[in-house]
Amino acid sequence: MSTGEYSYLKDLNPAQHEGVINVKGPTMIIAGAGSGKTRVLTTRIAYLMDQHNVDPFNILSLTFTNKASKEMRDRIEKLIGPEARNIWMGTFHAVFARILRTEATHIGYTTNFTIYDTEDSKSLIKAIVKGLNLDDKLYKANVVYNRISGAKNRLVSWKEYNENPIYKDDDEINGRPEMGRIYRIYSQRCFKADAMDFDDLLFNTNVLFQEHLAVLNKYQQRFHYVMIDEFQDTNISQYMIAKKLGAVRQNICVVGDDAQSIYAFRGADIQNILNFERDYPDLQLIKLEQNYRSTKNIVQAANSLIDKNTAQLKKDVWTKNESGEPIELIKSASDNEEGKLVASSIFETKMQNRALNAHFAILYRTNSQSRAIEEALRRINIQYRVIGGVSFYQRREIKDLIAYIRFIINPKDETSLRRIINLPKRGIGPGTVEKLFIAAEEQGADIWDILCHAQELLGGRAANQIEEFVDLIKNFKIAIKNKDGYESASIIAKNSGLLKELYDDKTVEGLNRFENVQELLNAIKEFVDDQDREDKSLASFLQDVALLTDEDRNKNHEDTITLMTIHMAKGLEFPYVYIVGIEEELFPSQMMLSSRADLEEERRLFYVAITRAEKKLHLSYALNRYRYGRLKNCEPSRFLQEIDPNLIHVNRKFVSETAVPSSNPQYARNFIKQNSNIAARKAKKVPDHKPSADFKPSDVSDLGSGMKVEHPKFGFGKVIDVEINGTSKKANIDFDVHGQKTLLLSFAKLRIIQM
DNA sequence: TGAATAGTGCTTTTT
DNA sequence: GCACTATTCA
Repeated sequence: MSTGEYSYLKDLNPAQHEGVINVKGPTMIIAGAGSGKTRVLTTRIAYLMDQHNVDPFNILSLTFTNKASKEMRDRIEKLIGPEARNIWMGTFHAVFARILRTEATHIGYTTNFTIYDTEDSKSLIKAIVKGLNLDDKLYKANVVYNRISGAKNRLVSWKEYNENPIYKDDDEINGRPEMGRIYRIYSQRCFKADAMDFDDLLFNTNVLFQEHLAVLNKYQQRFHYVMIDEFQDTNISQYMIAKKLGAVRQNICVVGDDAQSIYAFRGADIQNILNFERDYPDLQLIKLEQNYRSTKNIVQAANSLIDKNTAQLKKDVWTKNESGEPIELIKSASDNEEGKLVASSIFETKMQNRALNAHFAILYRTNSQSRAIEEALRRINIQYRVIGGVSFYQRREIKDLIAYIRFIINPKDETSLRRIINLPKRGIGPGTVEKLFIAAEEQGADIWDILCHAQELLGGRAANQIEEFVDLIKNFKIAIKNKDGYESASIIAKNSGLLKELYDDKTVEGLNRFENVQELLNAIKEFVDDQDREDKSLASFLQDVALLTDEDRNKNHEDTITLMTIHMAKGLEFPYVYIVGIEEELFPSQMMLSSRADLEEERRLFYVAITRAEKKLHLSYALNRYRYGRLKNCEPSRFLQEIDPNLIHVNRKFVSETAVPSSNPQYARNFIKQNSNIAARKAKKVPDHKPSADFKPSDVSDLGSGMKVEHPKFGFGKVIDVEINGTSKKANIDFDVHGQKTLLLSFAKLRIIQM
């Protein structure tokens, strides 16, 4: 499949060329933002196969996100054709989950082990904390989870954790002396449930390679070349795996940018870059410093900012691109006004440059910031989409059905059982469930065996309900054995009662949920119909689904602008970028102000945001913003002052005229209105209205704004507007005493007093 | 036991 | 401001 003249090498600059052709031995490529990193990696792999005749099965390429791995695979496929599909390419988690599947029995798991996502892990932790009678305010699932996760990412097992006084002391100082115990029980319960959480996938791979050298050797022989993308985001656990795999041939190539390390909170360790230099003193170090993405102004702005960080590798990012327009600063009085100003600036930019919506991105620090922006965009009719939030596979109804399937396949799976045993409601309360788990504990039996013998343990109606549940599950097991994945999943959805419950729920959300379940069933059908797939069982579907979080499901290619957090934007680029909410305590986040390391991570995050922009960058902050439902004063972020001021232009047109709060009547009016709303809500003790003697609900099908109405509980009020959403009709009514309410007209009893 | 309501706490980011 | 939890009531 030789291309003869290696045409794909021609357009590389010297540093990129080096990165591609130096395929032997340890290599570290430090790649500045927009320097063609992915291009080097994909070309390198193509080159390996094309010029060195390396079998794709011998190449391991590890990425951080599903999206990155998909993009890389597509690009390699474009270079060298369908052979690219045989490369071992994927996220750390996906690749090693796959390996663990085949090797699980070595470390005491079955090949059908369940993968717990964060939510599953946290609900197990909650159950444990409750079972130990500990204060769940102190041992919050989040805190405990992060602690355990942090330990696993540093390869500290629960045993070591409990033996090493460092951890115990630390936990005691923090007032959580039982942490080690929780870690132990959590690990044991996961093991007993034949389940691994995300961190276990890496931790257990380390255990596997550590304790079973024959297995390690097998994979060392398999992977002749190991490549790691976004190396700055790897944690110690991940690095150790890669190091072990590459130990024999040492053809290990890592690509990263220390300036874009933004996942330290998750255990990523920039230290790995230094470790790599220490572990491979004879490494080739290649720096990609030419930026092809952005204008000079943007590159310089980013450089001037990141320069303020002390912990960084020396690097000089430059570009041949034109200077471009200055960076534009937008100030607003409030978050709502910020939305308006950003929206109208986008409108104007679109007009001036004949740009598409798809050329724009609005980036923010936290998801909650999207709301004000969305409202403003909707008002001037700009199509947008919000990336992030709850992904499809995290939705309640989806997880419910998946929990059924999981438990049918893995009857040890405690967390899934807890989720479904009383879903839909079948009269098995938490008391009964606890009894069963205690019985399992006492008898040392599996929970499934306990369920099967519920009569002997409980008697009475609870036992009958459980028996019914057990029969249900048994029938599902038979279905799975005899029918294909799609058919059995449909049977489960139907006979469990999940579908019926959603079908009976006629609200908009209920309808949505029903459709989501149908969509899941469709996905299973697609999976089953896939010609290329060998294993079409539901078990195999579950394995795929567990690590699917990315929205590969973005099928609509409509022309929309994109709203997302900066974290989600990493690796992407847009001609026009708006970074909003650049205020102290929001960006940098107030939680990151306590240490230099944290603050520097925030600065890197800002660096990532700036370097997403190709043509023009807009920065925005507001002087007041709703936080926790209250209006709060904000100060512009310190990061704004850290950018070279010569590059920034404050556009007079878009500087809010109301930027000085006290001097502006409109602002004051808004402020008072907003605060009085809060006050109204605070003053809870408003007595309920006594309906007029002749109160009789009117026909509200013609209800419209401006009408005066009476509500039996809320009293008199005026209709602000009526909103029709599918089949449901909602009215916004401002009541004299009770303030503003949104009522569903199908339920609300309203008497129309005045049209 | 279940549904409705009041109360609380939280928002950083994701495989 | 919202989502989740605890409490109350039926």
